[in-house]
Amino acid sequence: MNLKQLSEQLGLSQTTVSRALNGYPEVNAATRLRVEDAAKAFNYHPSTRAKGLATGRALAIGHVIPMSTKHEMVNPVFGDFIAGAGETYARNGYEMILSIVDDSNEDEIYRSLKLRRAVDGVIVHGPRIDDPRIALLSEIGMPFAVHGQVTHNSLPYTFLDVDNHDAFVQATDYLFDLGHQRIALVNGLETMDFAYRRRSGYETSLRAHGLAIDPVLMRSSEMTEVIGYETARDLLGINNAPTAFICASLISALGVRRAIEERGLVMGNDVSVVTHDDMLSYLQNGGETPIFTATRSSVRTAGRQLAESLLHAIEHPNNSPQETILKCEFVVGHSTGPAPRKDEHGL
Amino acid sequence: MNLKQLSEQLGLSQTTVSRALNGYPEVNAATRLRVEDAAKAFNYHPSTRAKGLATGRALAIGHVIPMSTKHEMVNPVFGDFIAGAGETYARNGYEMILSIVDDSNEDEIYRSLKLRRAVDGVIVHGPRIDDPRIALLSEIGMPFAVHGQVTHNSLPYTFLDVDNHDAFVQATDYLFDLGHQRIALVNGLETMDFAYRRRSGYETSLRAHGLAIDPVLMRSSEMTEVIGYETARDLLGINNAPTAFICASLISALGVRRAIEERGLVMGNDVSVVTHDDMLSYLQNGGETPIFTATRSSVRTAGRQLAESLLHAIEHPNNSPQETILKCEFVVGHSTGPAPRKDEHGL
DNA sequence: AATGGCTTCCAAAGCGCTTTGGGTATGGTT
DNA sequence: AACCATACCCAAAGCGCTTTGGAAGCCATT
Repeated sequence: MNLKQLSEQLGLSQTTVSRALNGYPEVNAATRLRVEDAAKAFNYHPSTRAKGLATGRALAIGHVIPMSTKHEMVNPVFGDFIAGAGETYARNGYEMILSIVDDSNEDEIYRSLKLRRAVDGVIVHGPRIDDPRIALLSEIGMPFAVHGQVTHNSLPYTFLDVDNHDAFVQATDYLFDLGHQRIALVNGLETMDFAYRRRSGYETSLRAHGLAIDPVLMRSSEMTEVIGYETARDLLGINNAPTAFICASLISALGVRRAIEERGLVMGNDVSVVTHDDMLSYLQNGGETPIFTATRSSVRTAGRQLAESLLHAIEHPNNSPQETILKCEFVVGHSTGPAPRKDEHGL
Repeated sequence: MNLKQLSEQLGLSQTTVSRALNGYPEVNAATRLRVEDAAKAFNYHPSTRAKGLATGRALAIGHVIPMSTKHEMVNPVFGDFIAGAGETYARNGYEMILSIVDDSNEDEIYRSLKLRRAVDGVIVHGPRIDDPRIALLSEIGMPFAVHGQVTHNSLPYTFLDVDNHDAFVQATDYLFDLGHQRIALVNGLETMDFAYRRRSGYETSLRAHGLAIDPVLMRSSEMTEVIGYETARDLLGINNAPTAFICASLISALGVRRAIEERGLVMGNDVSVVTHDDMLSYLQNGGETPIFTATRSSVRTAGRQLAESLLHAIEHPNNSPQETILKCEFVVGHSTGPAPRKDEHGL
């Protein structure tokens, strides 16, 4: 059933039916009702494509997922983020279109999305330091919103980020207050903006407390269980080993825990661990009482909100960009405790 | 730049340009080359919407992700599957559109996708036993492909599944051969088809070896770390506790390991664990040598292949459905060993 | 009775593409 | 010289919708 058929059924013009269905004022209330009923009865759904062609709007948002062929890593955060964003789109009649793209020709994808008029805007995932995408998108005039921020960038843009710096200051402070002096950082790849900010928070705290910034204790890599394990295993083996770890992800933290236990140590007792927790639905940080002491922020909520910001930006192109920064919640679990006293013996 | 402008630039008709670009034979080789060069030079990208309108094909595949509002769980497997499917779509000029949908009105979404002509076909995720979706999709004439299978279903359909039954027979056999007699099953929700099949494999093996099927040892729930932990913790506390666990997911297995270690036991020694491993990119089963003994099959590859089957089905609507069953690889890791001898003492 | 302003509706153009149904050279046959 | 394929190209219709620019009817004012 298309518009023409529906309007013939009703004995009205396509114009009137279209207007009735889209809430335009120049149609009698009674007529509108009649049209709406008929649309429902005949199960009429307008063709998105035709609508898009006619209006010039795609009613779709693009999510471009960069995936280096080197790492072949899908960000585990991605599923939950998408779920959140999807809720917003569903509520607003938008579609979500996904492009998995080799990060070598990301440019091409954005340009193509623009030129084919396939989407009304895009969400930028996984921003890196000095990310060229924001300049690109500004230049080609594609509305966008960034999940995260971009350090070294002067252009204004819409984004939503968690306060990574603050979260890691807090995490480090907390460990310091427990007496830890050797605190390791198991960070994500520091080409990623979020990881950069987290390290900066970590360093800020160390400096504020007069602790040395020891490059040996700072690791930056993919956030996988295995790498978390290997890093912790190595670090626990060195002289003057750390008594505490700060992890960028719950997944890394699981690996760190494995290394701790493998060594016969007790987490929260011999070695403390704080992690960031994205509150992924399939990887919760324990039940009522958390396992890991953590800085946490729901990535799902982030998806929902950032999608809203983007839709807003599309509707009101002249407004200045929305910038949202979410504070993390700090929760105390079983993974942290006072620094062991062996340091005192060492004196 | 649109077709009209491009054709004016070239001094050709839209027809010829369109044909040249789409590989129709009735255009001179030299002309075609000229057109292709110009298209590149002017960065011409045809509008997907217009193309879709004109051809009646959407050049898009829908993925509808059911998400019960109860569980609010995003299947962790999803990201990698999508990544695989995305590669196929990119290669074939298709777009992927995602709908996150409350599973209460899934019907509506499929119908709507069909009526709005938004997609050429859909991938069905997370099939349940006796899943009504395959009847629905057959009825409304929407091409589809299922990631998994549907028990209790007589209609033919295209699918790709791992051989879940066989994998769990093999896992159980392996443990039996190591001398384990009390083998627990930490399964996914058994409303899901894959979980149902896995249990059936597990039971088949037990029966074949004359072991009792003890409902106490069979648990079915969400596949999260926490639930894995809780289940194992409980089971290790009972009389005549299991000496081995079979897990439906690496994530559950991580929880099981935590429970084992918390009890001061050693995995692979006191208690054995076999798990299914979807080979998720961010959750690898160890490095070169696996941590867990596992039945494994890449969900990413599954995504790539199933997408191909679907595209094939769309191109050749009259062919009979493709049915693909992938055998799992069985890898031996550190998590399994001979059953402890305390049972002998018990005699 | 003529005018003007509302309200309610419509015909037709247009969005950017594909495709049908020819048309015009060109060259080879009778 | 007339004819016919063949190769190459084109004008225009159509996909299903929105939207422009009226038109018709009705009432209240002059």
